[in-house]
This record gives sequence, C-alpha cells and structure tokens, in this order.
Amino acid sequence: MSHKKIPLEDILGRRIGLAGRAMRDRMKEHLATTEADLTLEQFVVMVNVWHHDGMYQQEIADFMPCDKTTTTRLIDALESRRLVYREIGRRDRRRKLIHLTEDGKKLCSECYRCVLKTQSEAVRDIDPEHVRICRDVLSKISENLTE
Amino acid sequence: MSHKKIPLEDILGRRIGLAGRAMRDRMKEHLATTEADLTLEQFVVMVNVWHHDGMYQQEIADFMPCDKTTTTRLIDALESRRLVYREIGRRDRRRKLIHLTEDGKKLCSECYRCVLKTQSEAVRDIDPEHVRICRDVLSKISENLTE
DNA sequence: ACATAATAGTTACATATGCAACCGTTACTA
DNA sequence: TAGTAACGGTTGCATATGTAACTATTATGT
Repeated sequence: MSHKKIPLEDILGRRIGLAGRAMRDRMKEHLATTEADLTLEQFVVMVNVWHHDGMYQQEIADFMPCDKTTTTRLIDALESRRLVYREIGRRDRRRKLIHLTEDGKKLCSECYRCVLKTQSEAVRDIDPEHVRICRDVLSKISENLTE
Repeated sequence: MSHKKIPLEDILGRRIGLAGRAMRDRMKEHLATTEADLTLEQFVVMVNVWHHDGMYQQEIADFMPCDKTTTTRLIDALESRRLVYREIGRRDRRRKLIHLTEDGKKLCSECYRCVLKTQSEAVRDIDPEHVRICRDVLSKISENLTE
C-alpha cells in the first residue's frame, strides 16, 4: 500500500531541509557579527571565487547552484562595493571572469572563520566517523537524483 | 590558523544544501506528474495537516518551518480550492484550526506516493544503516544549532 | 477586575529569485 | 564561408517569502 503514512520525522527530505536551514541561519548570524555587511549569498559567491579565481558567472551559477540572473545581481552588488571585478574573457568574450579585489580577499578571509565556526558548532558531540558517513550519503543522494 | 581554506566539497552546509535541493527538485518533478496542480509548499502544508488534523497556522509555520504569513497565503490558496478549511478555535478564538476536506484527503493520499518515490530514489544503492546514521547526524545537527 | 503584555492571523511593503526575451559572441555545419 | 544553433550575460516580469504594522483575542500581574 503506497499510501501508508510514515512519521513526518522519518521523511528524509524534511530532515535534510531542517538541518540545512539551521546551518544557513547560524551562518547568517555569524556573518552578521562581522563588519562585512554581506548577505550569505554574496559571501558564497566570494568564497567560490576565492577558491577558483576567474570563474565566470554561469560557472558560479551552476556551482551555487542558482540561476545566472541571480549571480548577475549578486556580482553587481559586490562589484559596486569594489569587492570583486569583472574581466571580459580574452579567449571567449562572452564570458565575464570574476576576481576578488584586495579588499575582497581580505574580507573573504575574515568571514571564512564563520564557515569553520558554523561547521564545528554543527557537528559538536557527533562521532567524526558518523559525520563522514553522513557526508558520503548526502553526496550519493545528490548523485542519485542528478542524472 | 582559522583562515585556512577547506575544499568546497568538504563544507558540510554545502553538501546538505545540495542534497536538499536535489530532493526538492525531484519531489517537484513527481508532483508535476500528478493531476494535483499543487506547489511543493502547498503540499507540505497538506501533509502536515494530514498527519496532525486541526493544527493551527502558527503551528504549521513552526513545523515547516516558515513565517506565519506564508502559511496564511498557502492556506488561502488551498482553501479557495476547497482542499482545506479553517475552523475558529473554540478554546482560543485567535487560532484557526486547519482541516482537510474529503477532496483534500484524497488528493493528499494520492500525492503521498511522490514522497515515498522520491525517498526511495534518493537512497538507492546506499547502505540502509548508513542512511540511518545520516538521519541521526542531521537530527543532531539541527539540535546543536537550535538552542 | 483592570491594565498591560503576549499571541494568532492578516495585509502592505521590500527583497530575492527564477523564467522569458533579448543582445552580443562563439561554435557548428553544410 | 555563410548561416544557424548554442552560449553567456542582462533586463523585465511574475512569484515567493520575510519584516513591520495592525486588529482581535487571550494571558499575566498588581
């Protein structure tokens, strides 16, 4: 009987959604304590570029993931604050390669501690081996659902 | 050194976010194949009420979780389609208790297979014991971050 | 009992995001 | 090489959601 109810607590999508929201909310709290005045989404863009300098906007969108229009607007905001800048691709002039400015690098580096703090708070008192298994399961779920 | 970069793939919040989005997207696809014409959020409200008849709107908001304004609007939409109805609380006239109509129950029951299908697709080829551990870790993370 | 605080729901407003349409550039193909 | 398709980015529009302000109702405290 496929209509059988399972306890709400057992719905995996719900568990993932709740944990994800909790981590996002905590991360936003930590970000708010800094002087950066960055939204979480703006910060994520910066972290991506910090790890992979010169990503172009569509790449960033695919990686977030979000729509490319969203990255356009996030980067507009960051560029107006001189935290990133656009460079027209030399090999492909359609692409706009994103780079951190010096200010951007400094700010990103400072805010990065929020990532580490959030992460360590999240996994407090959890067996690291279990955390590793959880991460692998989550990866496999993403893989299973993304043909 | 707290500024050390860790690989993006290792950021737990990212892993959780990606898996959560994948499950949401797949769930939406399944919902779209039904005749229900429900958004995922509308469906979640119905499932909550299906499990706990007579929840009031703030309870539903806390459980989703989302703001109570969002539940107001979701329930407006569902009520206009005669899938749920509001009842003024007898003990507390501020509360509006939400119930499924007969049509609502039928539709919810039919759509519920989407939940089970999404879940089984997500965990395909994953050791059930690992899935259980993952679920527990996610619960503990939520607990750790929600004082 | 009465005044104040807290709660539940609604509406107006601001913000964030995705989709569709568009322009410019590059890749493909006949 | 010419013509078409695909891609990257931007803008306008529609939608979804949260915050603040408000009303009605209930709880609290003196």
